Amino acid sequence: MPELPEVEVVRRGLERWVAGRTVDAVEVLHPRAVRRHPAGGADFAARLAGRTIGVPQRRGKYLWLPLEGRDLSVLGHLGMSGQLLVQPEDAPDEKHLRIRLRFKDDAGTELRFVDQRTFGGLSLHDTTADGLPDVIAHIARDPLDPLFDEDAYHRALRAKRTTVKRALLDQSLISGVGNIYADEALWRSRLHYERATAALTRPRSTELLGHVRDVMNAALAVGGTSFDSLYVNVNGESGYFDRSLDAYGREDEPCRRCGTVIRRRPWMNRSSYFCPRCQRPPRVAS
DNA sequence: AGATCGCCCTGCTTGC
DNA sequence: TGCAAGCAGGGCGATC
Repeated sequence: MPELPEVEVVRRGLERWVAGRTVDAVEVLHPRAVRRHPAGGADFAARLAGRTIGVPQRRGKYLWLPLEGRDLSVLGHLGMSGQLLVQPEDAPDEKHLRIRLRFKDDAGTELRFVDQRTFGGLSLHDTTADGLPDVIAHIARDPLDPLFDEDAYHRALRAKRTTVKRALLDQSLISGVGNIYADEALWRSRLHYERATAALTRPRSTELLGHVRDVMNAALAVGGTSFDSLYVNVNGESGYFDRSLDAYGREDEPCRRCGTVIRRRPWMNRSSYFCPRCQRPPRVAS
């Protein structure tokens, strides 16, 4: 599942292989892949053709390709299973190929959006004064953004009447954190996912944020080394970091800190993995 | 009006 | 064996 580190790896790959190239023709092979583009696939293709791509940007799990003139951007979200691949033009189509961008140069490669489950997609949006596509103005800065406002984040946590994992996944508070890195950061912080944010002391929430950054940087250090090939890949190559996970996906395996068996609990239509000894639940269940 | 919940989608795994 | 249910889950819109 692509979260911030995986999306950043894709962004770097796009910067290496796609920035500066001019779009020739665009093929939309599945309407759902452009469902966030209200005018539809034909409009998407027509407006993108002939435009030159600038330096790819990212905020949280969103990435976008600014187009020359800075007025318009191709916004992308990988969803659960999305991939952006730079492929030789003569490579056979992937089974779940949704969108193809051909370029005017003679590099011999094209950009493909491949997505089995179609939770992700591409769309065109006006770029606001701060360089952000207008439709993601509500997405908070992410923890690796130098301009992330740490004081404001801590204040927001204290003010909210919610629990800590919900707050981690709330993209309007902090972006880029998904279920995997939330569970990992909570495990590192010895915090149970149902703990109330209002009860977090400043040192505790500072520690939590530090662990969020640490686990993301660790994933980036592993995944970030593989983009220097032709393939701009996403979760397919993140198996390296899977071995480094301490909580997520480790149900019935021993906690690497204390040996207690890691548990999985249904949570918000997904799962939470935690060590019942290191991460004690709050006394009053919420 | 902020918090919560259901739905979207497909392929692999699990269980009867 | 074969089929169905479960599971993966981010984001958004409907609802309370």
